[in-house]
Amino acid sequence: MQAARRLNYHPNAMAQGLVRRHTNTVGLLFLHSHRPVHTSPSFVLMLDGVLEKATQLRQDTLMYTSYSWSDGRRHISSLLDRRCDGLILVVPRLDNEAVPALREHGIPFVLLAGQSEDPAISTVDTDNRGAAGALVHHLIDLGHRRIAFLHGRGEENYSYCRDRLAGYQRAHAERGLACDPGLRVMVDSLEEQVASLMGLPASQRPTAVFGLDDGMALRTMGALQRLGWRVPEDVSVVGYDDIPGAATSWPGLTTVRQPLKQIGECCVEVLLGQIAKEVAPGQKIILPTELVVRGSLAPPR
Amino acid sequence: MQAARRLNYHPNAMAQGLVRRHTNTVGLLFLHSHRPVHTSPSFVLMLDGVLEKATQLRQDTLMYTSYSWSDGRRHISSLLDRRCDGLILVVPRLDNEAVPALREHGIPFVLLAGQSEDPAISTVDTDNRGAAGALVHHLIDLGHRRIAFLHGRGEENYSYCRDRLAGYQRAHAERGLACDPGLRVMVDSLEEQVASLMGLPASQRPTAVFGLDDGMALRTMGALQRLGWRVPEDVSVVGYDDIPGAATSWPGLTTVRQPLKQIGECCVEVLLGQIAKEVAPGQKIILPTELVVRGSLAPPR
DNA sequence: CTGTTAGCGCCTTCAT
DNA sequence: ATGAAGGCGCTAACAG
Repeated sequence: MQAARRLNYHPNAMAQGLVRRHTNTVGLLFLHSHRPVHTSPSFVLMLDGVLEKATQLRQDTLMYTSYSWSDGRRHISSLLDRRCDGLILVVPRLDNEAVPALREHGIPFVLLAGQSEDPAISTVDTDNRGAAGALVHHLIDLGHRRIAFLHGRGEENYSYCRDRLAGYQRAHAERGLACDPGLRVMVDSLEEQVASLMGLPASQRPTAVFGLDDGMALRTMGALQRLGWRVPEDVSVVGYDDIPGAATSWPGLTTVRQPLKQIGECCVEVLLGQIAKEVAPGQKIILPTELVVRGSLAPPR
Repeated sequence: MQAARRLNYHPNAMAQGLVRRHTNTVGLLFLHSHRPVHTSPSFVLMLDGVLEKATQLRQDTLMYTSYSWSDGRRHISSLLDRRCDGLILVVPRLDNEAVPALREHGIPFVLLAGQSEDPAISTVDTDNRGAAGALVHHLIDLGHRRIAFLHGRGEENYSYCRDRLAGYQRAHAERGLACDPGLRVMVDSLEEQVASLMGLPASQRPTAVFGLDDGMALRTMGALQRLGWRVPEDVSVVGYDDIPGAATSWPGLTTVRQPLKQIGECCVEVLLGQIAKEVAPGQKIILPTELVVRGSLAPPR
């Protein structure tokens, strides 16, 4: 030991990993199609949870991204090179091709903020459908009848979008309200599309906007204000996530709080449990949400 | 090859790394003391640049964090285990202990948004001092004479804080203005400290606030608005970074745009150059900034 | 308790 | 062209 210190010796992790057959490393996999998921503000909080918990448990974190990887095979292949003991799939697309490959090879993995029908696949998520439904019920209780739903292009390939939209639609159905398809907007150019929504005759114009996530909601609020509409007097705005910017915007954004950091922490715990074979794969963990009411919400005029 | 495909064979990266003596992996090192750097909104954009460029160049990314690692030695040791060919130190503290260790072991590294006196250490950064100085000159030109400077506790250990503060002070000196030390605030409890700043008699009260970064500036703007002050009529607010929230806030935040993504990309390029011994260590790269004027700025009343 | 050795999976060299 | 073998740095099993 003294000699090791004197010679400034540090063991080589490659050689250790080779013989020990595990690496104490957790892989983080981003399967974004168009817009990098890790660019969203909620992502940092989930990452924070992952890193904190991983560090606590003496695990390193290897990041894989599928950025512009035209060759899907090469991409998948690198997941199977045994450099990490297991993988966390961060907000995976519904149609991602990593899941079948990982299953086939028996590599432990967990979906972070993703869903799967397969009972053998572990997921850590919130009840997007239920929480979005409760939020819309709250809007309806306040008197809103025309509620726009805004999401980005491509987001329909993710379970969080599918499920929140389903909750929005179900809430309408449960109250016997029709869901005007003209109020569901896939956003390309926010400024223009907001202008055109608000340019509708008063009888068709939305009195509230539900942004798929807080980023969308905050951008929408900004666009409305630049167009001269007041929030919440003229139109209410709500989102989902409760990112830090939701509390500091003016007015504050009404939203559904997700325990983002805890989602990340929980993923690491579940994954390490699977790696250690302490828990069986197929955990379906649903973390609680909370409605956070702030100034962006008021009854319609 | 056919057999390999048929048997679903994938090479083991550990064994490859062992014999090839390199791993095609770039390490990302977070040396935060108190507040995780990777929790800041500007970080995601730098990370985005790192990941995009790394993926482009067929590199994986390994994240090391120093979260609550009481045992500094173990922490440093894991940097030297040859799992990555080189390291990017993300917004390192001025007094971090990784730099000497890496130097001694001859492991290539680059400081991302950090500075070092040592001519042999590569850095990628903006001219924080110059840009902050130019911003403050602009405020003075508009007529502001009492400009508060707000930063978080602990941030004085980072070069970005030291340099922006130096620019703020130098701009005052260059215009023959005194720099009221009472207007430099280390923020513990923003709401209270903003209230107490604005509670000063009108002759001492700031007419503008410079937040060390956009996060601080936006939070300050929110606090001011909640206290009933109007931005920019009663007080102007400016920041640094130009994170996405700076454009969508109401009013828009005046700020210094940093090419955050490009900083990340550039770091990867410099680091890989050093690893390949194509460029010598000691690159001091300064990327350009740009003053972005938005609604949060007006002449004092 | 200390010392030796086989082999983790792969690549490179050298021999056929 | 194909094949055999040595060794990358380490650990674990076993021998002394």
